[in-house]
Amino acid sequence: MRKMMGVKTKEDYAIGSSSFFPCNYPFLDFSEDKGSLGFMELLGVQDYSPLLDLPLGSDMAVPQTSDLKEPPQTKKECSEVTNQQPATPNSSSISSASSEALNDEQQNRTVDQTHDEHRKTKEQLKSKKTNQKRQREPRIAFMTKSEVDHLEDGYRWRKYGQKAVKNSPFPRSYYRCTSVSCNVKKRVERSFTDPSIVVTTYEGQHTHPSPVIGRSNNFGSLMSGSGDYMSRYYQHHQQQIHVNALSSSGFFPSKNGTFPHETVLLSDNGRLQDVVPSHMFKGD
DNA sequence: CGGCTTTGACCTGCGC
DNA sequence: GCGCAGGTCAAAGCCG
Repeated sequence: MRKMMGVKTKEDYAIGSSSFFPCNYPFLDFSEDKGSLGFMELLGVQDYSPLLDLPLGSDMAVPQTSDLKEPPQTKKECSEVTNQQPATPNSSSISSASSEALNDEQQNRTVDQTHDEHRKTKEQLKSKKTNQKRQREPRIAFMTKSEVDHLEDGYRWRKYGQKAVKNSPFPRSYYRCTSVSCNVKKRVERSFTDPSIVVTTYEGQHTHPSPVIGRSNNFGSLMSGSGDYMSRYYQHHQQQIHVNALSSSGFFPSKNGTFPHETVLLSDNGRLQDVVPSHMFKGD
């Protein structure tokens, strides 16, 4: 059944170096330019080009040809990015006090009441979220030329949703890290202008080591904090990355180690279509 | 049987 | 206020 619906099997998800195509895009190639800067810098944890201070909306599905267009809502989410404190997933966004009390009460209720309470609990949680202005985690997007949607990155993910994206025939999938205390999420979607490109957007920071990759290599050992998943990604796709636009925008330092091949790294709140070279979407 | 995916419903934010 | 789109929840079902 699932297979009929185009659902990928585990084999499909297997990382596949073989799944990657040769790069046909005129990206810049940093592979020869090995500097000391790592992914941490790329994360923009320090500072980065204002070009990338864009809300990462939904976006990449919307064809846009404007070059370096000034975004309308530049500053709204900017603070989230520049925040040096990478949003800690387990930050007390949801207090357990009231819900515990509710659970206590629920034990003495009828099914209907319980159902009602359940709804109330839900609402309480939502209202708390609302009160917190729904802070978003810093986000980082990878663009990878790949046939598989869900690229292996060393962590285990559970899919919790899928939505059709406006202006795109490809749905967007939502994944959450399966680790209990880890609130890292990621979204996976395909570029509708170039279906061979998968855009993976990470949100948050892993609070645990990768269950798949036990050891970190030289590069990975340099990584920590918000760059962790990137290092994992790198470890898995230890190939060449080609980056365009980003470097010219100042986001990517001009000297870097090698990157996962064919992966364009986008800063969290960067709007994809503004960052990704337009020729990329034209699929020529 | 546990873990995972699917999928419809629901909620929230935002623009008009 | 309304409608739309994105994001999340959770029940149901599938699979190893």
